[in-house]
Amino acid sequence: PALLAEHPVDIVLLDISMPVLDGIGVLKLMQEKGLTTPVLMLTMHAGLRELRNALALGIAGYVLKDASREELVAAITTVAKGGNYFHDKIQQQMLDYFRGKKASDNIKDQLSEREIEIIKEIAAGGSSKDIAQRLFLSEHTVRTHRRNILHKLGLHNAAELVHLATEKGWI
Amino acid sequence: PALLAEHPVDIVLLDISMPVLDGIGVLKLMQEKGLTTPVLMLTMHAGLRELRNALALGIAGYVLKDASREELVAAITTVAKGGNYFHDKIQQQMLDYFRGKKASDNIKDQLSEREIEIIKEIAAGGSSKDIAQRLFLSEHTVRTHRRNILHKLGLHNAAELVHLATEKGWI
DNA sequence: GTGGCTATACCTCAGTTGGGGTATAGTTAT
DNA sequence: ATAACTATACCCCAACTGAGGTATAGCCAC
Repeated sequence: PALLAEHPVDIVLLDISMPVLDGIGVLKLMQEKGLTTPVLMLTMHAGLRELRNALALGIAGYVLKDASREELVAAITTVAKGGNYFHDKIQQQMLDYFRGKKASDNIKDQLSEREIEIIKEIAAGGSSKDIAQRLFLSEHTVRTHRRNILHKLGLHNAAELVHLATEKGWI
Repeated sequence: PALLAEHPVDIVLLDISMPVLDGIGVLKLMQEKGLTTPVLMLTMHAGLRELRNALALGIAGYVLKDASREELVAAITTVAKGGNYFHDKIQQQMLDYFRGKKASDNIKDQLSEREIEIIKEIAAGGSSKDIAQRLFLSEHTVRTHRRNILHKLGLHNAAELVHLATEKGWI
C-alpha cells in the first residue's frame, strides 16, 4: 500500500482473489490515499454486481482470468496508456444494462435453470449434502453451484441469497 | 434400537440431544418397528415446532432439562403408569394453541425484539462477527441468539430462517 | 422477593460453508 | 466447426455455523 505512494508505476494489476485484502479493498485504499494509477482488474467470473462495484470505483479495465496472453497484453498496454479495456463479455453486460434497465435489473437472467433449482433447495433449508441426494447429484456439484451462484450475484452467504431470491420472487 | 424389541421396558427416556441419532429419529425408528413403549422426551428449550413434531409422534411426556429432580421423578412414574406428563410451559403452549389458532400461528411471538433484530442482520448477509460489531455485542452473544432462534423455530440453518422470516413478513 | 424471561458472554466440537482452482462431457449458438 | 455456456465432479483450506452446555445480571410480574 504505502509502496505505491513512493514508487509511482504506470498501472496496477489487481487480482480479485488476493489473500488478506481483496481487489476491491485495495482499490478503496488507493482511492483514500488519493492515488490515481489506472487499475486493471483480473477476475474469474463476470457477475454484474461485482462489475458495477468495480466500475463505480473507476476501474480502467476488467479482464477475465481465462483471457489469452494476447488479450492480457493488449489490456495492459491500453490501460497503461490511459485507455480503458474491458473483456467482450463485460462490454456485453454493460450494453445490456444501458439497453433498457429492465433486462439487467432482472439479475435472474444471469442464473441458469439448475441454479434456480439449487436456490430453492437452499431456501428450504437443505445442506449441500441433502440437496445432492434430492437432486441425484454429487455433493461436489452442489457446492460448485452454490459457489457460482454467490459469485455471480456478488453475495457472501446463503442467508443473503435466500433474502434476495425471496424478495425478487424467484422462489 | 434392536435392543428395545428384545428387552421390553416400561418407559423410554429420550434426550433430544443424543449423539448420532436424535430423539425424534429414535422415536420414528421405534414407530416403524411397531414399539409402543411410552416415551418421555427430555429437552432444553420448548419450541412450538419441536413440540408439535413430538406430539404428532405420540409422545407421552415432555420435560425440560432444567426440571427439578422431583418433577422428573413425577414425570417418569406417571408415564410409566401409562399416563401423560407435560411441563407447565408446554401445557401453556398447548393451551395457547387451542385457544384460537391465530395466536400461535404467529410464531413470531416466540421471538424477542432482540432476536428479530438479529434475524434482520442475518438476512442482510452479515456473519456473526459482522453482526456483533454492528450491534455492539460480543460475537458469542450473537451466536447464542442465532442458536436460540433456530431452536425456537425448529429450523436448522440461516437460509431456512431467512426464508421463513421473509415469507412471514418479519423483515 | 422469588420466579421466570431476556440479554449477555464464555466454552467445545464436528460439520458445513465460502473461496480458490481444475477438468470434462454435452448443448447451444454463431 | 468452433466458441461459449452449462452441468457435472473433484481438490484444498480457512472460516463460520450449528449444537450442546453453562452462567450471570437485569427486569418485570405476581
